[in-house]
Amino acid sequence: MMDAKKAERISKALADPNRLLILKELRKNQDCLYCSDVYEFVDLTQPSISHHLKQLSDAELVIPVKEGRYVKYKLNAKMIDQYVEFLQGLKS
Amino acid sequence: MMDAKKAERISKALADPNRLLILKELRKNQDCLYCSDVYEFVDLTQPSISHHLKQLSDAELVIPVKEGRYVKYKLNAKMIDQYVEFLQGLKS
DNA sequence: TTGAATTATAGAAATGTTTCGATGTGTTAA
DNA sequence: TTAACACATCGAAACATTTCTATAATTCAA
Repeated sequence: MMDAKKAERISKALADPNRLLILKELRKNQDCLYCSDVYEFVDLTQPSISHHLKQLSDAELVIPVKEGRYVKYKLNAKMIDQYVEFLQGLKS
Repeated sequence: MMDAKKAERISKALADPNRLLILKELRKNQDCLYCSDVYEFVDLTQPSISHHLKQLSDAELVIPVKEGRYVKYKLNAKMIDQYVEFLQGLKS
């Protein structure tokens, strides 16, 4: 069972419009995005996008896979499931 | 279906250790807490607790019910369900 | 091996959140 | 009606997050 500290971390990662947008586009793209793709739908500079992807990675909502000079980000559906389980646990 | 703006608001509300603690205790107390009860397990001043309860209310995760000079806070399980639905939608 | 491309990091400014003390508002009890 | 109680709001300080520019690190292509 996920502890509160972890749930807090995930909640924080989800608490930003750009990061929610990234997750949404990830889904569209077969749960798989290159950092450079994000540039197309998020109107931020490269370092800012890098920052947001790091938040998502640190929360383990996405998993970065290095591919040469690219990084492919994969959605971690298991972590969403665990978070959902935590939320269900808030109910009686 | 919940929109991203609403999901962001809820994520923010959940992104704090004291608020997660309040929700956890709410569950213990049959989904029902008085503001003054929170005082016992959250080590903050009264205005801070009031602030956190407001974040939870604004996100509609809890529903405040005025009872004389007390306010009873009830968990809004429906909103958790809607949020969970949104999260499931992030998966393919 | 050099140059261009992709991503990450450092540092700083702008913005947002949390927390507090002080005070206001409404309610009950004496 | 007055005093005490429960909660909310205000304004400011402390802290955290977001965003940028500049620059570094790594990799591929010529």
